[in-house]
Amino acid sequence: MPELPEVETTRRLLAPAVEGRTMLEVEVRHPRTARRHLNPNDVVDRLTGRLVLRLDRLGKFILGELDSDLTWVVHLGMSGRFDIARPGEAEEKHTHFVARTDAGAEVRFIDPRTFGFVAVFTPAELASELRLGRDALVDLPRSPQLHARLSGRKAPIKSLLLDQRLVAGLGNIYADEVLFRAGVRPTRLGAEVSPAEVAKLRRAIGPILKAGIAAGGTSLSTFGYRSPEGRTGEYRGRLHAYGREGEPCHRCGTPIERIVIGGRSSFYCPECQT
DNA sequence: CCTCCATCCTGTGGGC
DNA sequence: TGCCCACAGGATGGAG
Repeated sequence: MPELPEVETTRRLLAPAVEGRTMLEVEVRHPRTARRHLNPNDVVDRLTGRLVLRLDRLGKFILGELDSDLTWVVHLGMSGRFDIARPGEAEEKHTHFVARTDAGAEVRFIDPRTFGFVAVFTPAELASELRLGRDALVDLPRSPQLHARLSGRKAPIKSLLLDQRLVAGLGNIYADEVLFRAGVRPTRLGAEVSPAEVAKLRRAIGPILKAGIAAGGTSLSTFGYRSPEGRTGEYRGRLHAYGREGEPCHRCGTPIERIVIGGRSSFYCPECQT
């Protein structure tokens, strides 16, 4: 569910509740939420009593720098979100992780599908567990470098954009939007994308992600993404490709088509994207 | 290393 | 109204 803009929206709203705060009474309520650890108790043991110095983001991962050598790591998966509440306030279903801070707030992680996780990693674990390319928003490689990484690749460009080792942060919605803006068809093989097209793709990424963040992310339904304030994102109304099968292309009027690539729905304009 | 595919879950919405 | 099915914003590990 959440891609870079939703994760960044979450990070920005969560930061004031945790930065400079000490984590007390940490609870992991669902074993799957701590599954990145051999021993799920590691999350509680390593986080309890720790001060969160800073909340960062790399791709779709939220990274909390602690006052130990460890890093608090959260991935929202498909359905994860945070809620900042007061102790005793009614709890949402599927609350799988709770940490009370020294400010008296309760940071709650809610994740119905349990594809998300919470971890606390050593530097070595961080390096081995998170195999990520550079961040799509703040650290995007130059296009010659991207072109070099695509050369020889036989996979469709859509799948490559989703590969977090190439560039970290794009997901199914924003990858389709980037391809639309660049005029590149999602089925094109990586090796067949010209340097000029790679440059167009690269130039599309920043503005789209920034617009997504400015809109507070994309919520596909009222049950989709919600920020820590409980708000849905407004970017859905600005989508040009994703979810618009049969609707007229905003640029040329041709109906948007839907195909499946690598098991993921992909939407594109058969006229504008070649 | 690369590519493809199944898998982990719960909830929703559409069709009948 | 209920039932069944397809589908959903992701990442990973194994097979070939």
